[in-house]
Amino acid sequence: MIDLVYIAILKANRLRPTTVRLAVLSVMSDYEEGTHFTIEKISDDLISRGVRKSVGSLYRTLKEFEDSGIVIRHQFDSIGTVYESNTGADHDHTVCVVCGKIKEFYKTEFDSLRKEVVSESKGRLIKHTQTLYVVCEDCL
Amino acid sequence: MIDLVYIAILKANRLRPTTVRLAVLSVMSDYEEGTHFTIEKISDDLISRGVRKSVGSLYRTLKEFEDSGIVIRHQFDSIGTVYESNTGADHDHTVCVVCGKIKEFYKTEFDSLRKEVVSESKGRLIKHTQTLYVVCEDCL
DNA sequence: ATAATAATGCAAATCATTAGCATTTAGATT
DNA sequence: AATCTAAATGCTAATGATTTGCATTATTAT
Repeated sequence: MIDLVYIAILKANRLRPTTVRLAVLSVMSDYEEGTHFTIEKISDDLISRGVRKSVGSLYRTLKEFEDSGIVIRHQFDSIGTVYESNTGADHDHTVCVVCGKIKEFYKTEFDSLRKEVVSESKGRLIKHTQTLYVVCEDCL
Repeated sequence: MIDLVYIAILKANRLRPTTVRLAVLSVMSDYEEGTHFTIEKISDDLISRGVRKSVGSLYRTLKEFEDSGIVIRHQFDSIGTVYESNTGADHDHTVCVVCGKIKEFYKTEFDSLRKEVVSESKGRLIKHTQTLYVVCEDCL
């Protein structure tokens, strides 16, 4: 079965390989890297594959995936909650305020600046979010 | 009347000086600069002054204030929606994941980096958010 | 003072998300 | 393989935050 990879991912996170979890991983794997998706989209994509899962289970599953680090959850202004699979690569986002397109960017200099800020306040950095709301090239 | 200042602020934003708006401006003016407050706090503070306003009106008022640039609204993970009065000074936030304390910081270098990112993608920057989730000095 | 327009309070509606619980399923145990 | 236990699921109801409709009241312009 092709599911072996998904089963391994779940096992590695102490999650039983159930139909809901496998189904979610499967639709997620069809998304291009860097895709940001909603729970509604997952549900729709499952339905278009002939599989219907309760929203409750999808919420629970995505929360487990978030806790396990399989996905990352974001809250963007005027867009709401979206998820992306966690590649482990640190990055921030630009969101076009016109078309809503979400892109990722990374600049190492941001990290050093953030570390400065945190060390100046004598705290410990746990995580960060940075989002640039833009009008993208296409919408200009 | 001391309200003259508030009336002026409202007029400048084409908002009628009504009791709800004046009351909200008044409680806000008691907060220290940099204070982040919820609508519930505004409501409570009004009540402790002997004034009760409907939540509906408070939501409407804060939205108007946000649209007018009188306040800025933020959504922080695990804290939710908070407002602060808009001093016009650009800044980002640290949020302590333990005690929830919100602080502000500013480093001009972030701006140049953000401008680079946006110009590289040929877009136009509208606004940005950056939040560092930390364990603050006191909670360490 | 009065008419026209906007603001308010209240309650009901909405929206996203969570929780309770009976039923089903996965994994471990005989 | 049959059975047992704990976890997962689907369903529906509950929640919490925010918004809306509408009748009433307050502001501003005439």
